[in-house]
Amino acid sequence: MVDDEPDVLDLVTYNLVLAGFQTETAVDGAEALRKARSITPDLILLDLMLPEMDGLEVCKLLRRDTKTSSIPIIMLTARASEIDRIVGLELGATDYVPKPFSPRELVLRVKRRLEQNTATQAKTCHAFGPLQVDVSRHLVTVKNKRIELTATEFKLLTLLIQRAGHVQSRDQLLRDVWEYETHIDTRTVDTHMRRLREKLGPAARYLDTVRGVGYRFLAALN
Amino acid sequence: MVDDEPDVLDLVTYNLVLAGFQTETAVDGAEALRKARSITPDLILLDLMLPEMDGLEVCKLLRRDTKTSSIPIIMLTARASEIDRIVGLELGATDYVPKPFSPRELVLRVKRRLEQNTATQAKTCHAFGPLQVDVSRHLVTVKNKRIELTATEFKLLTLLIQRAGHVQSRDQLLRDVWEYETHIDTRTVDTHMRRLREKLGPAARYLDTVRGVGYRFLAALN
DNA sequence: CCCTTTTGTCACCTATTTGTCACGTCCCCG
DNA sequence: CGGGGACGTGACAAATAGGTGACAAAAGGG
Repeated sequence: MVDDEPDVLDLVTYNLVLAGFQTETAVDGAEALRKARSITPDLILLDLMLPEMDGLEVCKLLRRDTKTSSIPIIMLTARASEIDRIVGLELGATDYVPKPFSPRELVLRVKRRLEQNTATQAKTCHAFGPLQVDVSRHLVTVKNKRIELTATEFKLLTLLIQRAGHVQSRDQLLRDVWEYETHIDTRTVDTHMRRLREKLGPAARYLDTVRGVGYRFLAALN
Repeated sequence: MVDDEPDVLDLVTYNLVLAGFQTETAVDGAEALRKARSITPDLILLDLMLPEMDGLEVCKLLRRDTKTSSIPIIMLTARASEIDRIVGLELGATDYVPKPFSPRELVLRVKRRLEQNTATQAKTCHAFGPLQVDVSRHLVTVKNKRIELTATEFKLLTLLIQRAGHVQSRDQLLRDVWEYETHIDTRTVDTHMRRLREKLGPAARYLDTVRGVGYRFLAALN
């Protein structure tokens, strides 16, 4: 978050932190550039009006450096006419928010932008022999035949795949798949593993039981 | 490519053609305007210094005509100070390249601009079997019969189509279709899906429910 | 200002999903 | 070789998600 007015800075960071985001601040362009290079944030909130070096200039410089060039930038600006100017210049800002903005709206925009980013960036397609898993399409095939999985089964499978090779204890799986519904019996995991195995058929060999510890996904079969 | 110096014209067109671009030329503003209207190119390279009518004037006129107003324009200019002038006048040039420029750099800019364009403009006309959707005309037909959709329904449909195949959670849909009105019940999405399905009739089979996750548009039916 | 259309919510219902339990089986260990 | 714990399995009841009809609030349009 880059702004020269402490009030705005406080308001925004307060709301961002409340929403669960880690936040760093800068009060002028030079500081912004320095920090951006050193910590490479996931997103930059940039006020257009800054002392000495204005937001557009900062934006341009951020885009020039390969280290910071792909970081999404959300511009904050006071007047609609300025937005037109930014848009016309296409300096690489990803989004623009006119002042005054509601903190809630800003947080939502930040959230959306970050999700879009991870959604497009993250690898969503996995293939292991006859087994193919496309996370964002929510699609699983074995030998090119579509397999219908329920939401929980799908989540369980993708989580194991994401941590392929690493054994996951039942408690870990409950935490990560079921999300803090810790009152659930650990044997529930077993049942879901069974259902997964049934549905996956021949591809079930990738699901490995480690007795006394938990389960894991075997990316490479021996 | 608009320039009054044959040497520059040749150099640039040679390099553009080499890079695989179709190229037309004009030596003055009047010719540029005429050709632009008749062939509506994907991009215009415009020299600032032209006989009689200068580049800025051409730029302004291109922007005034709806037929040419959305064509990206890259301005070529001799002096840095002139760039400031262009920026200051906000004439709608999309980019500016100072002379002298390396042909390679110019080609790269052209390439980048065209890519950005196709990326952002995207396809506005979609057809899936009996279902046809024209986003920019706000028109939906099933079996060549026009279907009347409300604004929200249309937005929902086009969003799903744009991300065809990828499952969208109710929250995502609320964010992207309803835009920041998070106080809305997620079940609202279900209701709108129902209405969409009713109206689409036979084409409703493209709208797929993924239980426990959300909805998606099936581009390819099995 | 009134009428129509659109939009968000609610309650009900059903099919599916899901958590649990009891029992069987296998493996590890002494 | 036998016991005990860990895991697989079948069945089942409870919970849940999503479809559906109805309705009132909100938005538009004349």
